[in-house]
Amino acid sequence: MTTPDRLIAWVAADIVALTLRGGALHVALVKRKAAAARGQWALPGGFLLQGESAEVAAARELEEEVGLGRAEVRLEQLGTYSAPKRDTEHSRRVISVAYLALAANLPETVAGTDAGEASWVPVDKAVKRRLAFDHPQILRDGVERARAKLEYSTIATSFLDGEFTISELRAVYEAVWGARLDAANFHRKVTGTPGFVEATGEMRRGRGRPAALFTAGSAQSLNPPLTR
Amino acid sequence: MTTPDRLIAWVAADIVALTLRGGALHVALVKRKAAAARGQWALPGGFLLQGESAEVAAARELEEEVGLGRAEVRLEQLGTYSAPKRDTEHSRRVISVAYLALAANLPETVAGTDAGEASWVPVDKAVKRRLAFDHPQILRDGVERARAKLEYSTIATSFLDGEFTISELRAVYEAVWGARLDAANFHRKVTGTPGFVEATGEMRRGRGRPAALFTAGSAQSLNPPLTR
DNA sequence: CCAATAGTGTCTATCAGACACTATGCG
DNA sequence: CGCATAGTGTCTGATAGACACTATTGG
Repeated sequence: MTTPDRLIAWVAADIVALTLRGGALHVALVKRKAAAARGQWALPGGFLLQGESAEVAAARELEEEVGLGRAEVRLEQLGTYSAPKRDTEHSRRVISVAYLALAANLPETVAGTDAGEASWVPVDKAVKRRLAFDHPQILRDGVERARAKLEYSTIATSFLDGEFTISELRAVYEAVWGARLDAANFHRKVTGTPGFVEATGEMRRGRGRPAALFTAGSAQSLNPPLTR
Repeated sequence: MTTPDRLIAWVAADIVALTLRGGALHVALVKRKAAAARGQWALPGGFLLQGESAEVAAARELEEEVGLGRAEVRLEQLGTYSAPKRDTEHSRRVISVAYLALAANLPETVAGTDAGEASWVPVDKAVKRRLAFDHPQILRDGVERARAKLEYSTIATSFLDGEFTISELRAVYEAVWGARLDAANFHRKVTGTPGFVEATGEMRRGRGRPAALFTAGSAQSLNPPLTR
């Protein structure tokens, strides 16, 4: 006794995957190979399969289209986009569960199976580019979420791989926020917050005085927060 | 050329509707009348219809099942629950887009059309009650979101109708957080934050010194935040 | 007057931000 | 040495929290 006007939908998982490259925030975009919106740039993503949750589907698509494995990335649900006209390219309504993925700058993008082409695009260029469906909105929401979360969580360390210096962590904040931070106060704040970073005892040498190396600590939230 | 193993799903909108009654945080629960999980207590909600977005469906269900109109409530997306086994009562997979709804203590619950029975239940009792599907999880997430948002947003005013005193606003914080706040410091903080509340010039008389009345201001976020 | 509630004054410990200064490497 | 980068010291203004105190009503 199914109500006849109940919606039957396909469910997609789309990902705003962010990383830092050369001091600038980049987002992964793919050139669509599927029939719908073919040839347009879009966020990586795809349909949930039988037996998959949205998060599992997001992780699978990220691996297939961008070459990012589950361990290399922090996935967090961003929101669900369900406007009736958000996708007019398919024969059925499609609702999309969007995820935010933060990755360290390890991998080059991979020309995956589903997507014709994948590449990291600077965020300020990507927001001006024409993207398929409602992906411009999802991208803006994802970047804004990342900016907000840097304030009161330790996710900034997700942009860094293994050991890092306080300067590198500060560069993450400066790139995501688009603002300069005072190096001295940032150093004190970060090292003075228990669980944010853990000193390894190692040093990294370069130009200038060697910098102490740290790894991500166990704390998840920042109290008090860092201010933009 | 549809991929055969692509998921086809029903989409539900479920609502964690919170209000304050007698100084305690309450959530709206309904006794299910539909075949699936019939007779169990659950969050209000229901399936998206053709042409509806999740938010529109949430607003409709809230009106039908709880008697809360769109203007009386603040709706905010909470998250989407898509685990394959979250709902084993239906013949198709169901994913649920959950919403948080904050309402002033105006209406009694309405025994609506879909739900057999609806009532406001104290949150601390509701979290211990057996609820259908994964609604215990959704309820916990909703309450935690409300608690967190009081800190850095002005949504506390959504629990109050029209004009209110600073004491009433403080009572909202104390009920949601389950903690006492210093009346003097709270007063200064709230009235000193531009856009949080606007004085009306009116007074409310009761036992003790009359209290100035305020309405909700235009500010959305609190900077700096109130701390729990 | 007393009880009750609203609202202000004031002190202190803490902290963010500014910025001068010291430390330690490289070429 | 001189430059670059890392990291510390120190001052100041703002603020959260504690709590004493004043203000204004009803009974």
